[in-house]
Amino acid sequence: MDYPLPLVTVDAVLLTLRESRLEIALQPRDRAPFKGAMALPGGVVHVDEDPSTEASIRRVLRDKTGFEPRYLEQLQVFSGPDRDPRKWSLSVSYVALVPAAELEATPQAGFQFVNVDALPPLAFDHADIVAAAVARLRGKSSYSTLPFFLLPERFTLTELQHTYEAILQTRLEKSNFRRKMEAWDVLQATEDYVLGAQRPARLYRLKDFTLFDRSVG
Amino acid sequence: MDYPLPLVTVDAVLLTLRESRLEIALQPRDRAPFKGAMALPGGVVHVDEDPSTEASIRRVLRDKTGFEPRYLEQLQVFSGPDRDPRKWSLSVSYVALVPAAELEATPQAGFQFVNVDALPPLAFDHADIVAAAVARLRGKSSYSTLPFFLLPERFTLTELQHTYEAILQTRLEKSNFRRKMEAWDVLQATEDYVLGAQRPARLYRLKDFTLFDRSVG
DNA sequence: ATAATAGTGTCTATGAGACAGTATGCG
DNA sequence: CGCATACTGTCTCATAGACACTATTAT
Repeated sequence: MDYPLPLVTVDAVLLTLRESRLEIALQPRDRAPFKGAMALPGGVVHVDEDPSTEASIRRVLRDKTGFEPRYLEQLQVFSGPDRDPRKWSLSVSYVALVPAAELEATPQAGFQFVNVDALPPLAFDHADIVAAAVARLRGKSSYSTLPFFLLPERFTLTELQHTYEAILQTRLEKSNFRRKMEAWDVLQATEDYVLGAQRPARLYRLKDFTLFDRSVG
Repeated sequence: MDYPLPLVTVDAVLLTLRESRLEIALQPRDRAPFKGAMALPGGVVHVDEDPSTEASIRRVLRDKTGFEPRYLEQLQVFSGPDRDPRKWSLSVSYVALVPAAELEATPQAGFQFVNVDALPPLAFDHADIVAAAVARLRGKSSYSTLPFFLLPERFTLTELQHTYEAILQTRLEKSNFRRKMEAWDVLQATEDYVLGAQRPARLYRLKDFTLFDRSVG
């Protein structure tokens, strides 16, 4: 009646946007299996200290990268006898979104960011996890405020539009985009402007700091 | 470096629609903890025979209820030190949809179906799991063919509309509903009709047998 | 003034909701 | 025939896309 227990790990697809390209954090593995191959940041659940698997992935990200993602969502469980050659294993995967500016201000011990469209071979089934995470982000972005979490806290409407365009891989029309944001009622105007080469652009922030999901409302 | 492993279980929220009410399958627990309390059908992952947690939940449903759900979707992981009083545990939860007619043709050993709006106290954190499953079903139904899987393989358009109405908890307008299904292009007309009290209604089936998800297309 | 980017106004096509109408069976 | 249910046609309004326009800065 007692069965051997699976190995339980957590893995994060840590996404950011740099120069209009989606990139993920990868780390070379320093031990077998898949020693030397690139892998997602992840680790084993510590049952003596983690109150949940979400706490586990937050601990792993904190220890390995030094910060807390502003957006973190459970993605999906990947499991089976063969994904880890040592034993039957189960990975609870997460999607984390981080503004590029925040990443560059943080020491990244051994991490590197790679374009999701040009991934090297990955350890375990991490390529499947990345594919699922990117599909989730792209699928949800057209009707939610997910892309906001790839921007700094304050941003211009043009920056926001470029972020949506990069994720959705399409061109959007400026005035229609602004009208849509107006209808969603998710923007909070600040009193500050970005002084640039031309007319200054107003800075906005996400109202209420919450995720707006049009499929629910 | 080695940590004790969590207990890994799978649980299913098996949903059906009877008399326009959403109901779930519950089973009284025959052992501690929560002996006597109602609980979701579930069990422990068998690493020696299950190729994945999805296979685990299919095995559990087959053994405990005798059939295979036409629709099965991974819901979410629930985890923590306190949800099972014995030890740190992790449950991979699933949503399963089954037509009521199919259920009634199957011997249900010890199961009973309960209206989701009038649940008894449930074991573990199963009330949370049910709430998440119902929210997922309701959220996805307005833009997908999920409700089709609560109907028999062949159905009339009126039956389909009533199913959507029951899940979405709203009244829909007949001709608009039909126009929407026409636009989705998910219906395959059969040559058969239901002879009833009045004008016979044509029977349809779901085209291609696949899930149509408007948020992706 | 000119270039460049920020921001607005408006026409039109498409799709959703409301509602009235027609079709076909039963008694 | 009349009634009940299946099914269709059409009007209107809200929303999304295309596109032209104005506003404000730097040089």
